[in-house]
Amino acid sequence: MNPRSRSSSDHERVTVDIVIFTIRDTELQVLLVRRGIAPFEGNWAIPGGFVLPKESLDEAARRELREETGVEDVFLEQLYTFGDPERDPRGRVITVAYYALVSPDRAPPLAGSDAAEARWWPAAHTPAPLAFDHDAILATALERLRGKLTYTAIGFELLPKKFTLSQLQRVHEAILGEPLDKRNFRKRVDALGVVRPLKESVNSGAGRPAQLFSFGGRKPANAK
Amino acid sequence: MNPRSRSSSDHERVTVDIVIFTIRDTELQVLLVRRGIAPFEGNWAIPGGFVLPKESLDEAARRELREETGVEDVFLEQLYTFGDPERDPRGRVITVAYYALVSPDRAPPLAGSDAAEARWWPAAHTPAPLAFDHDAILATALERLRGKLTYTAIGFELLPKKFTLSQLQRVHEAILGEPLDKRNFRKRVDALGVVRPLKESVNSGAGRPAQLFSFGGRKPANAK
DNA sequence: TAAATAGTGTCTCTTAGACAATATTAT
DNA sequence: ATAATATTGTCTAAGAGACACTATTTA
Repeated sequence: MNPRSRSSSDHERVTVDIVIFTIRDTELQVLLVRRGIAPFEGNWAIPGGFVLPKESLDEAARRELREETGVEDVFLEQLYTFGDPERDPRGRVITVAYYALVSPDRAPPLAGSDAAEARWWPAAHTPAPLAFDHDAILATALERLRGKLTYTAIGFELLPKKFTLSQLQRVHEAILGEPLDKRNFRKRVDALGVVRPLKESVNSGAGRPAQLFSFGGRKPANAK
Repeated sequence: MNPRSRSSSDHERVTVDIVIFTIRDTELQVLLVRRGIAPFEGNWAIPGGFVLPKESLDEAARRELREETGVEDVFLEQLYTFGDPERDPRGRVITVAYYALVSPDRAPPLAGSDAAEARWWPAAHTPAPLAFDHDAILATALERLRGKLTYTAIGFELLPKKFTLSQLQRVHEAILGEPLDKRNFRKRVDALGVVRPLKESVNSGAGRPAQLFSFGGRKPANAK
């Protein structure tokens, strides 16, 4: 018997769930929506929805992201697929989880095109328990994001196009949850060669004005 | 409208596909099955099958692995989920890809409990093109496996319980496709602290007998 | 004793981390 | 002047990589 010809029940559903991160108040936050209906009525959940028949998983994730926040063209990456048969009490629902990074100047203060209540929560202090297995999904997303920080400078995905190195450092500190040494941080960012100094600077209140940078490396990162 | 209540068509199917690696003839090989029916009749494919209603994705992957090779309790990890709507001409099939590492003493020489023809192929030289998007899945698996080698010593998952450091090095060389320095390799494996010397040694033909090792670190790897 | 395989140490260069003083602005 | 923020370099320790000889066995 060919493995592809084995049959299965017809009751699977596939969703995408998007862990949408932003930085607000120098803190890493996630967008959650409050469920208005059972199961888990009243609990907060990671936004998501069903994959439509003619769209790829990436397209479904981008569509959901747009519907929830209105943003496009942001960092979005597949995370992991969760398929425990008990994860949704209504039936078999397999969800492909994604995570997205949205800069605060593009993230709506209170998001959600759906009528459902939606708001940003500190990623480290979400209203427990979240619906379904969403606590596990969030934990996985945080782990991945922190992992990426150690060998990339992905933080600028959470900043406006022009940013200062102090802002970038604050983003990294917010995600890692620990202070970083300023000189070492700048050395590392410089070594990665992924940000480019602009000919502008800004001063925000008191203090010496800061050099502005933008994404875009000097050299093709690690070209051999 | 609550995101979870959005509806979708009923024609999704979810499969798991398992990229099963082994080492044969000091070469990294993958198990492929030849398709006996359309689509892609005659092409080789990564083994897989539908997820059953009451099993988790991991369980489905373990079951498929057992059915194809008879082995249990081997390294198995979720890889990525592929869901392009055109990937299967028969309809919407979303596949959660896994990869497994099977030691050659446990891997059947010619595997496949299904009647389908099955055999091992050199991972670097599979009969192109594979069915569906399986070339992309295999490429993703290879990338992940190589990535892991640079910061773990996962190679022993591809060896019998007792092995020599030379064997382990040959495994790493087979996966990376390049020779490694013997002294540096042993230094690194030692530093990882994940293998333990046994009180036995073996001699294989001519040459000095080799110390046997087994998996199991001296110290809890990187305990803080 | 020749051929085959196993085992071992040093030096260098790069990278990561600890660490403090000066520069520029607003008030 | 003081407060606030930005910017910059050195030293040390650890890790990565280049590199060659000795040890033990079989035939």
